[in-house]
Amino acid sequence: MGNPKQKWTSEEEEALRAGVAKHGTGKWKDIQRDPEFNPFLVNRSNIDLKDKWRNMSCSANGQGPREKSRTVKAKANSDAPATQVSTPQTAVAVPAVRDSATAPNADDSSKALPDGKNSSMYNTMIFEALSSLKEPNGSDTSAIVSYIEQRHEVPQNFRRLLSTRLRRLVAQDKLEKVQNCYKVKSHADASLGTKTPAPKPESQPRQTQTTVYRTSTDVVDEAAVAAAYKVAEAENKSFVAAEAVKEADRISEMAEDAESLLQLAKEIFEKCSQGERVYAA
DNA sequence: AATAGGGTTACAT
DNA sequence: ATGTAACCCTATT
Repeated sequence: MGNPKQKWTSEEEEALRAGVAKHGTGKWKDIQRDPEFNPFLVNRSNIDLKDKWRNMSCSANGQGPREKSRTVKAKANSDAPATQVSTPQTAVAVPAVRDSATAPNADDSSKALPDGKNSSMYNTMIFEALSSLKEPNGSDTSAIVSYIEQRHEVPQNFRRLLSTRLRRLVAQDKLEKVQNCYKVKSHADASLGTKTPAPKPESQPRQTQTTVYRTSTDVVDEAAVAAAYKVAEAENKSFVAAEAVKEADRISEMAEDAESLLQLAKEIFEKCSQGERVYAA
């Protein structure tokens, strides 16, 4: 019963780093067995190594001196930011047994996050996603992730982040999980007396299931949820609007180009009609 | 048998 | 109550 969590020591981390540098990522068993690192990693299994490496390298991946660490660009304030529908993610996490620095986190600019209030806007994003893709049966994690990825810059471990986020929202009764899908929980109260089936099929074969009964408290979330819904809708609208604006800009730019082109043509024509010779620049 | 990845629990803020 | 690290479970090869 003694597994109160064993935090990794610097020794172990170093060993892991060195091990990956020598063997490459994915050779967890080899690293663990290597007599050079084994002494430090006796208490760790190969999957422990894998997990640890995942944690260490989730935020930034050294690979190249270039690639500035891309942290979250959370601009919770202004709507319609420079929505660059770029797809920079998946920055090639290729193991590539390069002898060069395969270090996970040379990134020291940690704790940057210039965002003052970078608390949780993930919730908002989730609600936005859920209400926008109006899946009656709910949406699964992948759907939600990809929806959000299209509209916001997300950290690399976003999927992992999001899944815990979703799970928490469910625990807070703000979301409902049917199978693998999540949907906004509507407090069925305004309707009839027939008891709500009280969807609690959650018979987790898990161990120590702390009592999850919420006998009281939450009575008002309805408004909050409704608000979130509205916000989500509004955000979606503004997103669409922003797209439209961008398109308009593009068009007018093209128009400008066409205009100047026309102007040029006129000039050339005039010169030509005056007998001048015109050479293409 | 190992690995990769999703999911879950414990801990610290 | 939220982000994160350690841990667990499972599909895939």
